[in-house]
Amino acid sequence: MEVVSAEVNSLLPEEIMDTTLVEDDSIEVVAVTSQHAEPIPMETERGEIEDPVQIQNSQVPSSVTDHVAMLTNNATPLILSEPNIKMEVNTDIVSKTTGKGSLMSSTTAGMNVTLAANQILLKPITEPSDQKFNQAIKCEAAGQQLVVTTLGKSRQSIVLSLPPNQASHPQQVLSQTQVADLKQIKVVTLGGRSEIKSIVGASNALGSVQPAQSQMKTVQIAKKSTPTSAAGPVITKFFFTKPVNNKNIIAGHSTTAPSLIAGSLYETFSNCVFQQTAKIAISPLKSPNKHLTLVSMASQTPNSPQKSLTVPLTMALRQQLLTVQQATTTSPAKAASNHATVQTMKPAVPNLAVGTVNATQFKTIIPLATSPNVQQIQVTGSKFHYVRLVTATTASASPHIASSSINTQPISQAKSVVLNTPVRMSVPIAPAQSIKNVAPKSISSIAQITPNQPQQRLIMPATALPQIQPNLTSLPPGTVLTPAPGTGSMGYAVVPAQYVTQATSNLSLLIRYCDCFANGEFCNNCNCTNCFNNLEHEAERLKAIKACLDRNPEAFKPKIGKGKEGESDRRHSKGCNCKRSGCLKNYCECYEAKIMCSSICKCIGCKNFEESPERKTLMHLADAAEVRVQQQTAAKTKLSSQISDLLTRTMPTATSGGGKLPFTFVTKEVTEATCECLLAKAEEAEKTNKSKAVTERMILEEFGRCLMRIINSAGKAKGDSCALSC
DNA sequence: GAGTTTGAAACT
DNA sequence: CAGTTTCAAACTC
Repeated sequence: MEVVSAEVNSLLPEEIMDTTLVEDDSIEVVAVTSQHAEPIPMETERGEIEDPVQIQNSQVPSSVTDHVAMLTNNATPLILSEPNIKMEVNTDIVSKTTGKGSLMSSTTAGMNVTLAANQILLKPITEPSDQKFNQAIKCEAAGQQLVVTTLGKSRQSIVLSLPPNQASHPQQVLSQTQVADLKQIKVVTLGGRSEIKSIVGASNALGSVQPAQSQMKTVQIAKKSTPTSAAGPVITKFFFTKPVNNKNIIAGHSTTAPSLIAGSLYETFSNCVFQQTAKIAISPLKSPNKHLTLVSMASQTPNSPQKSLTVPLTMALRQQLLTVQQATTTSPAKAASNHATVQTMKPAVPNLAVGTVNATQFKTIIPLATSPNVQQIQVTGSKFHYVRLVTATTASASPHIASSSINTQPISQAKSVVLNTPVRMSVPIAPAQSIKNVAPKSISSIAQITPNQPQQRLIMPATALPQIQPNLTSLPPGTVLTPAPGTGSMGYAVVPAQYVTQATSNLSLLIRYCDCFANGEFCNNCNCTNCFNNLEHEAERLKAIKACLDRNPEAFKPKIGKGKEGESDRRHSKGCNCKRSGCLKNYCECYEAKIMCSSICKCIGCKNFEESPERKTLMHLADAAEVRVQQQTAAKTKLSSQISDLLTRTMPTATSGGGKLPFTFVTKEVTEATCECLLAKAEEAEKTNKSKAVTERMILEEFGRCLMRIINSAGKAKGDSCALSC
């Protein structure tokens, strides 16, 4: 399987990536049995296993209240209370078992929760397990563990739901999951938000979930096609990445564990699914009509009977499930955005033309191995290969699925990356059959197939990423790390939900207030610190742009656009929200743009309207000021021109004279004229028979007068020059 | 130029 | 949708 980077994920087609996710705050109670002797209930057995009464009649340890989720490892299944009852979440509770007991037994006793028969409540611990995992839930039973960890600040519980049919028949689960190489399950949330509230596995959900109006961001279900061996302990982790928009979470898990898993928790979770390495992505939804559909896609392998496959985690769909609705009820263009597809890499598979899918994006569908529920889609111009997963129910109703052929060719494996630690990277694919038609009736109230509903599809990048780092925070989404056989090391699975996600979010935080970025420009000579808005960080920049557009499709459009009919030609696209400035200061974007506030503005005390006297006064003042500025500018320009002209004409040597300006007037002509004056005065003295002393005095007095005239002329010229220059 | 005010955007 | 936080620009002194 090809490795795909988070950056590449961000480039997924808009029709795929642009999803509307809704979050559901309701957290339901969970209860899970750990040991089951009966095989996994299959669709054909539904009638036998769907008996909520059995759940209610399960043995309940006295130490556990009715509101405690249990996961036991003994023959007694769990205990649960009335299903579908909300619980109060105590996020500080550490849910940790102390041995072979229940997954969440005594530690959950203090919780004021009511448990459903098919759910597991995952509570974050108070203390971070390490710096990377701020929250963690550890549940150990019979040498197996379930660890739920969040990397962010989320401290809310996660609910894993088991299909009631399975919860009610733990025995069946047990018998089918007898090989217990898998020792640990970890759920790690990478997102930093607290919206991660529940995780719902939906093994049967597919066939029973109501198609939703929204899409699922990512759903990744992978299966290791090769049979598991008697390797050492295997740890599986779930990684939940939180999207920027807080609207969904994505969960995934993978494991190299053997097909069969013995034990309590794991069995309960994955009675079928964990036989295959799988990844899932789950998103909570708020809207009741939006559901999550979990789909598994897989290639059948000799040692992985299809019947063992239910949806990943066989966790029942207890909360609203996110589904992808086909475009039958929407326009084709819009329908494309509603598609959720499982992404895999299987280029060699023949292609099928896609009918109703947006032709500009989804060009072909490639039937995937072993299951008609899985189709691979090639998107023109996209680096990705997408796999559309559909339930058998919906698939049969869809011309897309009907056209797909059953191909037993296994899906190509993800690249394996061997780390320093004996952890490998893989993205196995689980058989698609595991997900079909297993929905228990008990969850039908939440997830019911609605006739005539569009086909549900899921889109997910199922590829791993190239860089695998021990630091989980730096693990790129999509990475699946599985421990090497016999090593006992933990494996990790990071759901590639990136388009959504935290890295983008962080980047967005860096540049969201940057005007350059807001204008769609690269930063240049601005004062940004740690600037990512440049070519060196183009990938991050694109992700941030994508994230911004996800939040607000109008983010990069001009704020000042054309108004409606009858309104001003220009108006603010969103309207201002001023409260104190009266919209008469540049704080107001409308005023700053020199436009009046419009009906869409939500400003308080607005004075920026046509008849506003304040605005008129301000406009007049502004106009007057502007006129003054213009006049001053014009005057300066004129004076400068005059000075230049004057100096050129009257002071040819001014450039060399500088401060000695008067002396510059002692030109040859002036000197000759002065001498003539002096000679004339001498001749006058001779004619009048003046004495020599008197003659000298008369000549000196004349020279003095000549000098005074020169000085006066020079001083006058200098004064004019200064006046001009100023 | 420092400090304050203001409102957009993001976030909860 | 409302309240809060963060930020940068506008503004004041």
